[in-house]
Amino acid sequence: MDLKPTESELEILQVIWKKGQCSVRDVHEELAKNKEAGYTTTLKLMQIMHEKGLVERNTDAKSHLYKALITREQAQQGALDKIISTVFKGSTSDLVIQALGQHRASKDEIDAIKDYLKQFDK
Amino acid sequence: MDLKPTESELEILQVIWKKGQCSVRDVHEELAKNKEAGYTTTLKLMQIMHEKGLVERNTDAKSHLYKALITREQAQQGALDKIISTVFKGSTSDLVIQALGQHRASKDEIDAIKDYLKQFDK
DNA sequence: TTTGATATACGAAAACTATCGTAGATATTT
DNA sequence: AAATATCTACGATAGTTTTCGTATATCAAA
Repeated sequence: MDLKPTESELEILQVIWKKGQCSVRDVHEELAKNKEAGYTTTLKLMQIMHEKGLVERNTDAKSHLYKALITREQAQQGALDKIISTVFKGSTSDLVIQALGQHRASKDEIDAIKDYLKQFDK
Repeated sequence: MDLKPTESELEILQVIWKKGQCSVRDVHEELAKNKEAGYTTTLKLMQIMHEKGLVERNTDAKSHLYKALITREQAQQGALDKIISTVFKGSTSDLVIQALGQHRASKDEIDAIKDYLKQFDK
């Protein structure tokens, strides 16, 4: 399995991850909120995603229902691996520091990260 | 300016960032260490990057010298912004925790991050 | 049952990216 | 100066991704 969704495929996966199970129309209407695109474009993309094994679908009803076969965590990991090697010289800490520096994490987020780091103390 | 390098463009930028200023041959030889590709392919890509404004070049000598017009930090930020919005639901801390969890940061890296976080204590 | 709305299937065009070959200019070596 | 090496320019091709139009099936309402 390829496991490397394209940009548009990720937009679609976003919606499926959020809603759990979606018809093409569900996805299309969600995307239409932010973007201009034809219905058949979304349909075609989802059909291709099915061919690639990124999603499965139930074709019992007229309107097919799609589920993700790749988890958000898998996609996150893939995206991280890629940018760490292409722009962060392989350094995870560079990525973390850059992320924290620019994105103005909230106090709660900082605390969550501190808690997480405690597990490395022994 | 578009400011969103493609995959191949990033590979080239890596080399330029590292060396500071490069001829096409410099870049090509560096890339050839890890990858099979023709010289004119690299040349063409760098010409396109120049058209796009990703690099500037000095054409005084026969062999042109290229410099990056986008910093590594800008590229890092762009890459982070993209994946935070497409796969991390906008949550920086999710990204940080996922990055630390899987990428087995070294003790030094962990310490660097802890130091960094101290600045948020007041 | 006819009409209209909504589905899927699918081919093909459009857009973007990457790869390469060839031509011609410029420098270097013999 | 002639031969050789190296450079840029650039068109053409190939590959991938995205977009869309049209044909056809299915369902619901008039």
